[in-house]
Amino acid sequence: MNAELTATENQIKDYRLKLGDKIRIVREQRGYSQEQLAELMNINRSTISKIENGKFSITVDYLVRFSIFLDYEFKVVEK
Amino acid sequence: MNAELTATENQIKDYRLKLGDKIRIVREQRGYSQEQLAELMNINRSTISKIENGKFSITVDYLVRFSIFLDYEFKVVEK
DNA sequence: AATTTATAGCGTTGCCCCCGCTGTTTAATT
DNA sequence: AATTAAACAGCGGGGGCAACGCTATAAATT
Repeated sequence: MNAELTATENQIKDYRLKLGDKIRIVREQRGYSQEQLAELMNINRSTISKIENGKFSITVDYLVRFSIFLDYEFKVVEK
Repeated sequence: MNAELTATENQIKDYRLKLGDKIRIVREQRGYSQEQLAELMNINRSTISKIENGKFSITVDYLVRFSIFLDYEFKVVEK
C-alpha cells in the first residue's frame, strides 16, 4: 500500500507540511480565522484549510498572496 | 486590450518574473544548461525555459526540487 | 450551542509533459 | 572567410491531471 518515496520526494512532502504549519501559525498570530483570511485574500476557505494541512502543492502565486496578506516574506537564499 | 491589474496582481507578476531570473542566474552559476538541469531534475527542458521566463506559476513542489538540485534554500522569513 | 476547521465530491482552470520548430551563438571544418 | 554543424534557448500547441473553486456536511474546539 505504501509506495516507497525517493529522498527528493520525501523532502518535497516534508516541505509541504512544514509550509502548511507555518501558514497556520502566522495566520493565528495575526488573529485571523480561516474564513476571515479567505475573505481578505479573496480565495476559498476550504482552500486555506487544505493548504494548511498539506493536501496539495500550492503555486508560487498563492505563496506570494499569503506573504502579502500575512505580511510575511518568502525568500530564495543561499544555503 | 490591457487589463488593469490590482496591486496584488502586480506583486504576484513581479515575483514570478524575479523568481525566474533568480533560477536562471543560479543555474548558470552552477554551470548547467537548461537541458542538463532538466535531465538532472528529471523534468522537461521546455518547462525550465518557461519557468525562467515566468510563463506560469510553478508549484512549491517544483520550487523545492529546484532548491535541492541547485543547492539553494527557499525560506519563509519575517519581514 | 456556537464557532471554527476538516473533508468530500464535483467542476473548471491551468500547470506541466511532450514534441517540434525557429533563431541565435559558438565551434569545427574546408 | 565562408559554410556547416552543433549547442542552447524561446515559443507554440495538444493533452493529462492536479490545483483550486464551490457547496455541503461532519468533526472538533471553545
